[in-house]
Amino acid sequence: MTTPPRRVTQRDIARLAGVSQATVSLVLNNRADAEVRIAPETRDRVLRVIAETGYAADPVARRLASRFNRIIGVFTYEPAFPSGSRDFFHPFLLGIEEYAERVGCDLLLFTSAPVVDGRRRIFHQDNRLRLADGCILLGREIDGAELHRLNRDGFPYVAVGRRDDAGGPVPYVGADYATAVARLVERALRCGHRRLTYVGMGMTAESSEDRRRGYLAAATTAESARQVAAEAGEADASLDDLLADGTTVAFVEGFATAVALESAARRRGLTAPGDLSIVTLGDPTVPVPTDIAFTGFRIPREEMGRQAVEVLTGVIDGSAGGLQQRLLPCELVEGDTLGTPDPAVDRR
Amino acid sequence: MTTPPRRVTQRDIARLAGVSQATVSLVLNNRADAEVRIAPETRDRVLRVIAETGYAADPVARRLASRFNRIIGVFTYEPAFPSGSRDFFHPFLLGIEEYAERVGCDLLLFTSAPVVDGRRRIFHQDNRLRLADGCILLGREIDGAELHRLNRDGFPYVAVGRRDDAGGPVPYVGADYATAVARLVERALRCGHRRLTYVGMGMTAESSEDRRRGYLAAATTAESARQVAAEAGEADASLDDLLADGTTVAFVEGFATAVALESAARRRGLTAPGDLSIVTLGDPTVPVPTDIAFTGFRIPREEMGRQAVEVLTGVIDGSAGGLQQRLLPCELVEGDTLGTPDPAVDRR
DNA sequence: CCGCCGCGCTAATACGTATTAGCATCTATG
DNA sequence: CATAGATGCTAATACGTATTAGCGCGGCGG
Repeated sequence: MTTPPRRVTQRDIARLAGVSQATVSLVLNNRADAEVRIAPETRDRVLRVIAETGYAADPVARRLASRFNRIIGVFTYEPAFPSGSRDFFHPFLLGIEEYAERVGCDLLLFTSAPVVDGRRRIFHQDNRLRLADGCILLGREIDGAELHRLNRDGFPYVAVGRRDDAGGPVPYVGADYATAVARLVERALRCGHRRLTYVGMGMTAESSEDRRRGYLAAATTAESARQVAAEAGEADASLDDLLADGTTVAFVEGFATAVALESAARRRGLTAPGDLSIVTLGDPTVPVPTDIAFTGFRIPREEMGRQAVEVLTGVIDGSAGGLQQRLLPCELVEGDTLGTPDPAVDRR
Repeated sequence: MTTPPRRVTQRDIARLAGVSQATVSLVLNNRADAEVRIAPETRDRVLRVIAETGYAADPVARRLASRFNRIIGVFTYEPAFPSGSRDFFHPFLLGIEEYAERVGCDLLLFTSAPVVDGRRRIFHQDNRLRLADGCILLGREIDGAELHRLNRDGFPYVAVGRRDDAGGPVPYVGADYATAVARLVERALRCGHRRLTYVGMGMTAESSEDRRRGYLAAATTAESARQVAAEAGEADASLDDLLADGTTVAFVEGFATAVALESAARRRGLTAPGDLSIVTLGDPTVPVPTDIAFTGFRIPREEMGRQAVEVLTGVIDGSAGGLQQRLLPCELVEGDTLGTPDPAVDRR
């Protein structure tokens, strides 16, 4: 294979147009300040040569000379596409792409980040972060130490999902889980439920924290508002526990767990919401086949992606004033699994 | 916001370790050629300072000096994520991401490319292509003129899907539609079918071309092997036409058309394959709900994505010898819609 | 004692663009 | 006609890393 023709540079343009490289740069950047002036005919000549040669500025060199690149980095703590996380990341990416296209930015997926201890690391030997003007962070749990470092380095970024401070406020676009869960709890209370159980996933992520907070804040008038942890695999034991407690409504963090719980109940001839109301606290993060329309809420993932780009562009160009933290409302889903508590159980 | 602390550079490391910047670079790159030697104690000292400062090489500067930045561009002629094309692009991206991760490359999605006349353009005013070392092209129909220009510029790229020459051979990783279709035709002939119809989509893309070629090549012993064009919307008219012709097996290019055809038949009390065998020629490109298991073949999309990256890396570093064109076999899907032709119809 | 060689490192330069100080040249003004 | 100011451009430099020619030094053979 013959060695490819060397790329066309500003120097080439300059030679062809009979000007200096600096002039080409000035023309390209439309510099018309009082400081810098280019005669119209010179400008035209340069532009003509540029058009003829199909010259395009090397974005890398541009970046080195400390200019913006119009590249937005996307860092996913798990692979972005593979089937497992597909349904989790996809809506975010959809929104991100849409808004990136709107503002004329390209998206750089950091697929090269090495996986250590089961998760990708932002910072590693050959850190490529700076290729982008800024970066969007996606993932259920984001390493606080890495957020610290981003803050320390002053690198523009935004997290998708609320994050606790990490050596300073973390810019984020999250979903308002606390309010959504609280609304659902209120609704259950209005239905007459008094014995509630929060079935968590035992995670420490902020998103879990927020749901629990909303639950506790709204459940104050309940007779009982306990919390347990459960996984989809232990649905039968969980169900035993719920029934023994006299729980009439379960708020289930994991969608898969809710599905398993409902199946377990049905296997025993029980129904939701007849014998036990089940409320889900978010869309499935892994594909779970089910025909049940669960009562719960929808996470505005796509919109979160869009707004993440919006916030990031603000952080990058510094036009964003103060705090860059947004919580978007979740739309409640009516569903069929929240009903009036069974009097027999209720009066126990 | 206070101005961020200046980045740590090799010069800083050099100063702290009492060596020159060049030495730092040499240590970092583990250069131990006969040409270049570093005393072990010097190396250790430099490495210690690097560890202490948390220094990370600026990938931008690195790329400027080395000409490679380990970035693979991904150009999709339609938006990559949106729902419409979701099921079409996703498997490709999955494979691409997997292999990119393996070879330690990042993925740059060219979302900034402007849409003109309903499709994105690679080449436009502020061309960003060169940020990547090379580029993967995705899309049903790829503009031949743009391929010409890529070839002329000597920019490394690879198309997903077979492409005709464009001012030179086009590197691609495609699916062997011709063989897959031919196999299905042979199978139909073995079942006793003699009157075949190819129901195309009226497209000029290479992928359509290949299917037709395979059809014609294998259908030589048929009594009749005609071609018609149809869309999902005109299923009833198409069905009329097929029945009037005495066709016993239809090879349907568009998955959605096949679904519509089957529905139309069922509405008339006809069945597939009882009254008409239906063979599909590829997976759905848009989501179409159906319970029917159509006879046809599966396009190895994920594997195409993987191999596209593999071929591209070869093209980029020039290690790839000659022609970079691969056709991957499609797996035939047994399905339920190809059967023995109805004797009543057959003998007409 | 000289020359040579191998070792360990550095100085210089390249990569392509953006920016800035300042040099010619021309025009207007006193 | 001298001078100030405006105009149009260029030379020089910075950005941070990679590469290469070559320098100084010590040891060794002659």
